[in-house]
Amino acid sequence: MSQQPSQSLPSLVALRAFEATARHRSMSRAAEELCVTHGAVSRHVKALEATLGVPLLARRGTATDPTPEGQRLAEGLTTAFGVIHATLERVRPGPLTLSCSASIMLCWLIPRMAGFHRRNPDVQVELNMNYDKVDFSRDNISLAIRSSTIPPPRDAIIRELGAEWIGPVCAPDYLAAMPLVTPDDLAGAHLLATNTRPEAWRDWAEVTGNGGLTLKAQRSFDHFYLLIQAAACGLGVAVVPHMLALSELQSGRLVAPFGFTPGARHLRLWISPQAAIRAELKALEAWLVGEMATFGAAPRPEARGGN
Amino acid sequence: MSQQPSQSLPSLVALRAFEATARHRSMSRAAEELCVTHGAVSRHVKALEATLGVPLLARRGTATDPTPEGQRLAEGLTTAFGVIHATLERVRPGPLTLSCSASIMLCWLIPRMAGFHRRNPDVQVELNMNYDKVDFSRDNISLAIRSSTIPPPRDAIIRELGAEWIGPVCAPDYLAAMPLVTPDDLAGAHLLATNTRPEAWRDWAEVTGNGGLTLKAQRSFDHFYLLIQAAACGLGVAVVPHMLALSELQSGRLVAPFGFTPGARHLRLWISPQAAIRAELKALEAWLVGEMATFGAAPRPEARGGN
DNA sequence: CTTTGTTGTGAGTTTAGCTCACATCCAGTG
DNA sequence: CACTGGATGTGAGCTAAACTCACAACAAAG
Repeated sequence: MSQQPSQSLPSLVALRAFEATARHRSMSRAAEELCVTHGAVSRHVKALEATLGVPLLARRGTATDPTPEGQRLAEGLTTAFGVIHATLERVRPGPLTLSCSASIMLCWLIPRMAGFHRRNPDVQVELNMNYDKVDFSRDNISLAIRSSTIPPPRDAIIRELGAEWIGPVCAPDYLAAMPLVTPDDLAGAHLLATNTRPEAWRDWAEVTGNGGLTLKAQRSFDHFYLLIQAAACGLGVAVVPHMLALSELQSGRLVAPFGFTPGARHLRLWISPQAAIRAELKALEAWLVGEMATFGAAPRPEARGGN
Repeated sequence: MSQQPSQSLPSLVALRAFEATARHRSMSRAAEELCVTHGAVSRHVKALEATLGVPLLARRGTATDPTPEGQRLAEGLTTAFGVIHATLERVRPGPLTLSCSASIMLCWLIPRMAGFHRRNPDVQVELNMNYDKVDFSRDNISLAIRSSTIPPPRDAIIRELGAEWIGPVCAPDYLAAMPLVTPDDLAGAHLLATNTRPEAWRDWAEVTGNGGLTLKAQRSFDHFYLLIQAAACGLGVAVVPHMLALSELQSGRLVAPFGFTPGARHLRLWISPQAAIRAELKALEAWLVGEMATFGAAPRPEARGGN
């Protein structure tokens, strides 16, 4: 409530530079702490002494000890910056939480996450394995990856990530034993699916213009990542999103005899309105969009043919 | 001693902007306090919310009240900036003190001082009327104007202000009654001097090449400003420094029948080494040097002839 | 005397922070 | 319901504070 206009108070940056200098008893080390050059600190201290009109550091030889005034000033400043620091800590919210399905997390997100952390070393991201609806005000979730088939909460900010490309995959050995040249050949194959998406084969038949075929899974698994493992082990043929099978396709553990086709589903980002202001979130969002565009829903050209 | 490197702490300027906003419950008023536009404050608050990841102000309609987090943050910041403020006050030294002779102060400095305060509204200057030696570590003096005839203290920083121009002056009426055409005419005049510089007439005779004349003051005064008043009242002719008689010459209360000549003395600034770092002192010093060059020791061309 | 570690500084560059001008939104009012 | 006044938000562009770089100065230690 007080705080008069105050003539010519020195720059806060300079005050911080001096505080660090006094604490370390060295401009060079202060500069290191503040991630600037020693020259920058030197100038700040000099400017501070000029506007204050008091020598703050006694330069005897190579030692830089604070003068009595400098000492008093430094103590006050250390206290003040400590208060600022503590206050900020209390206000700063927890890490970002990203929610997605177990399959996306295991097959797509986790293998790529290291790249994000390399580019943004100090953004913490917590992962939440969940594919239900989300209540941003109740659940502690900043960001969710969801299919367009799930209605988003009213307050969510939506960001489209593009269509999900789907296609049948199987082990190379399986394909050798059971040639799949036309979709009709699938009739004789052992068809696999997930419990979460039992209609996957029918959907694929429709989007590829084979609506006439009646393809029915003979066995199903709880998650796509199990399904993918099953297919890779030669248990049969599975329709899977391309993005989830990418690493198996690249390593040759899976092949895609009919390539991939844009499916009916789209992937979306649901963004919490509270978290939307966070700069870290923007970084994560941009990275997700970028990854999705590069290694995501749309198969890269060379993967198209079935690798 | 703690104070970790701290990732991405927000700019202190932004923190101050937010603190003022929360205190005034208005960005516009905060901007006014900080002498910036409301736009600047708006950006700072937004940036702070982004790096912190928490909404700090609840924008309902036209009212800007802090959110609970904003409130907590603002309280901490107010405390911290209060500590900084108080600490600075305790360290900040008193006003600059300028020492000079009574005559310089009354005849030259005080009439010009208003100009300095107009250009530097928030630099306080205390005046010290004294013409002795100075001990900067004992006397509380930042700056002294002294003649080159007085030896400066060892630690003083010296700044030359130029030669002192001297010349005989008297009232116009006096000159009419007692024409002074050549220096020889002074023999019949009533010669005045100061106690502090009894040899003024001899000095003037020497520097004007009239060393042969023996001019002796018949009456003397304690200070130049008394001497100048005496001459203006028609009591006789006085040798005075041009800078001290400027306003009387301009107003026509005094005339200088022989003009002015550079005397043997120079004026100097003695600068306290402790105060030398003060930015305010540099402003005062520059102003003094400038004034001295413009209206100072060297007479301006049109005043040369004796006005 | 050389080496090493420190701070000071002139010159030039980068960028945070600012202004300006206009957009937007809301409340109150005729 | 348009209109006016007072607040904040924002794109574009500018300025000055802050920074870097490279070199100088200087003290301490070998």
